[in-house]
Amino acid sequence: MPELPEVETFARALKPELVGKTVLSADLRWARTLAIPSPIQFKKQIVGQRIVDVSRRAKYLVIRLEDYSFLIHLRMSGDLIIRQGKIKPEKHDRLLLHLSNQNYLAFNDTRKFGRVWLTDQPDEILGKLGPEPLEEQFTAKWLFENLHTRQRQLKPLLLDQTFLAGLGNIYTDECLHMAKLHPQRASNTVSQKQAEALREAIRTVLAEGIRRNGASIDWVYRGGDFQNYFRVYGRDGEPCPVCGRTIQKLTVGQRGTHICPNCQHLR
DNA sequence: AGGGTAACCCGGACGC
DNA sequence: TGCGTCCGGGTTACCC
Repeated sequence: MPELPEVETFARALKPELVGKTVLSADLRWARTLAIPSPIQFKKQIVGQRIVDVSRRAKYLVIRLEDYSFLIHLRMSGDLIIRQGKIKPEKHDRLLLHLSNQNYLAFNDTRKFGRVWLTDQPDEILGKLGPEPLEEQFTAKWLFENLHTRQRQLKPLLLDQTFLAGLGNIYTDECLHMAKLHPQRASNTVSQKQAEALREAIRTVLAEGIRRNGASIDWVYRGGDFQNYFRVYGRDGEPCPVCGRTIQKLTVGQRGTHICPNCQHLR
């Protein structure tokens, strides 16, 4: 479930814990399900490397080492935890990095969907991504023009990380509701004004998510409280916070989708 | 090109 | 209580 705001929260919290520390050892579990060609080579490369920076690109956590970039994608159930003292693997731990300050970073992932990469060519992975919605290049003009270069349903297009990077199922529903656009609206029929509203909604919702340290759903991500401020996601059967009509749940592109049928009508 | 489907995985919810 | 079934989350592969 980590989307852009949750990964941003991880990056901000982990940066002071990791920067300047050296990786002393690496313990891999279920390595087959990571994106690592060879555990032996991975260890050889990462051990001895000093952590230079921690940042986020889309939903990837980017840990920059002296000679490599270590990328982590948490997918749905991934979690990153700093633990202290001797390494004690817990259930669902998949990767443990022992650090030079005696702490260790644990990548815990119940559903084993998460992936990590260790590469000196991070652009091979990150280069395919669309723009960052919170950066300046994501303008209403860019959005309007690019919505019109294709004809796709809005929601699947917004979820396409090569189009725009960072939105997942939850934030997309929130954004479309705020912009009063139906998730199945054809992208090339969106007006200039609507593109402006959508751009504002995306930035507003993501910024609010970050301000609240992300949304904690189920047991998979803890720390944020944005889930208490959802407008439509998970609220089917409840009244729309804008107009009071009952929120409906439908399926769009095989994804559970929440809309207000009054605020977001098709056509 | 865009859409639909399946696969990956497993804890929790739900039905009986 | 126990067991079986379904769901969901992000992404990719594959097919029509």
